[in-house]
Amino acid sequence: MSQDINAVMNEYLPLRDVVFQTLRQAILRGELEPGERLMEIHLANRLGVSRTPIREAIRKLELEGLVVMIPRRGAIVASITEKDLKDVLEVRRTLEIMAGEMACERITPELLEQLKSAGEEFRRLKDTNDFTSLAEVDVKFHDVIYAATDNQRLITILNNLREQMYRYRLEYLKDTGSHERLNTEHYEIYEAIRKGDKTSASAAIGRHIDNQRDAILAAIREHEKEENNKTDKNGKMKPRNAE
Amino acid sequence: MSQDINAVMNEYLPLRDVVFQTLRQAILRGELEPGERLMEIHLANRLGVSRTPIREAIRKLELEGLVVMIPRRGAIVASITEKDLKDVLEVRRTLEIMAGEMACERITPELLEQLKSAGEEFRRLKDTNDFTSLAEVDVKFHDVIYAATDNQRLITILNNLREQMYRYRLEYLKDTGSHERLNTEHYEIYEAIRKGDKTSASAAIGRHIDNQRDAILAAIREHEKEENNKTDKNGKMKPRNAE
DNA sequence: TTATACTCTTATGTATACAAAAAACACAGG
DNA sequence: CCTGTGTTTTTTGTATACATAAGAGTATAA
Repeated sequence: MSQDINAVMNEYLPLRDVVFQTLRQAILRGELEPGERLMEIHLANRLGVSRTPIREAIRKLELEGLVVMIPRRGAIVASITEKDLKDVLEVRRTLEIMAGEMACERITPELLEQLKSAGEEFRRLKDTNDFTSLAEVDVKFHDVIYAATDNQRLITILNNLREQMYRYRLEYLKDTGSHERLNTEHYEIYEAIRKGDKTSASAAIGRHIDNQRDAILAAIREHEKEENNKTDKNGKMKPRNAE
Repeated sequence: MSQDINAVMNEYLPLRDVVFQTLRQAILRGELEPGERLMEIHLANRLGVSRTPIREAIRKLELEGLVVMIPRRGAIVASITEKDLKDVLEVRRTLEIMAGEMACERITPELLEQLKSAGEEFRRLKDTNDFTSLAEVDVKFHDVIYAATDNQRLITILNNLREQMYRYRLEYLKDTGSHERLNTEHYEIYEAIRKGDKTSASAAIGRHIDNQRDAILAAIREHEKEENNKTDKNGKMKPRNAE
């Protein structure tokens, strides 16, 4: 019942956190594009708050690497280079495998059931055009594995690494040709974890991430090709400002 | 020469960053103890700035997990439970091994030389009582391995994980009995990386971290025993406030 | 036309002000 | 002595003010 009190109290969220989550989502979804300036007054007017919570939110985005600060010029949305993405995926591959192996040992029957459901849900959705739901259920599938590790630090890091690629997630899921393969990989991963077979789990997850990497790198290259069309004859980017 | 201009320009550091680094060091070194409140006005007076940079620094510490926010109560230095430390060390073990294996493939001659130097420096210091220098050179040794990975994301994460244990670093290095073993382990790691022998590197680093884990967990238990002596008869902690 | 100096505007960095929540305190009543 | 209640104090959360740096624009001179 002290839980109930807590639940009531937790309804309060500081404005800075609302702003943080709002900006964060906007960046990860690509609504704010790399290179775009985050101007405090504009954001403050847009969100109906003062500069203070905006600035505090930007400090968090800064630490997370989603924006970079230019001294006395403010924050701009961080660009992700192909090298950055490769680095992220390299680390993520290792940690996803680690999570899978830990899940083999530690997963509970409930979580195993959820893993199965997520896999089946993906299979049902894979031939539709509902890419958003498909992405969500894919996230769910991996979330279950993370949860099974019972290691909060690992979960936090993996979530962060995964979010670095949200901008490209929908892009590469639109390549419907890969859905069948994703589905197969999910099944392999599920089976390996169910049996507690760390070797198979490790191999299946490794393949899964490798495929994802290739798809994402293809998507980012496509994206960059488009971007280049927006550059002027001197090869300089057109300035893009926040509204 | 545009470098020179940059060097001059980089002399400027926003107050918020100075405050951030100051508070961060104070927490990691244990000068601010877990549970201690960070009161904005006091800190502002102490550091001779206004609340604004203090608050922005706290936002970063919050995201880093070094402080936890209590709504409308402010920030307190985060406590690390034994479970937290185990989680951190579990992830760190995996990533340190990953870094070591990558170093086997990618290390440059210069970095290999630095690795050797760091190892020798450690050997020279291991029988002195200069624990601070010993800790520094131990950090240096691992930094070289990180640098050899050529993966900035991995480096950032590893640094962060390592820093989570700075509070206990000096504690466990005071256990002089372990110095000889640490020295041996460094040598094994160096040799494995020099030969490009991923299997040996992986094994040596794994042992290294395992030993470190045991030492740190022993230190934290010792620490907690002391802490319990500070609790009153009701088992409640004595409040500790920032000056 | 191009370069340069000067102004003017805009946005950041820091300090301060103000409202409201929480804690500390004091006091009356059992 | 304890307990509950009203009051004061402290501290946070948010808004605003002010100084200054960076950039944009403008006019002038070569």
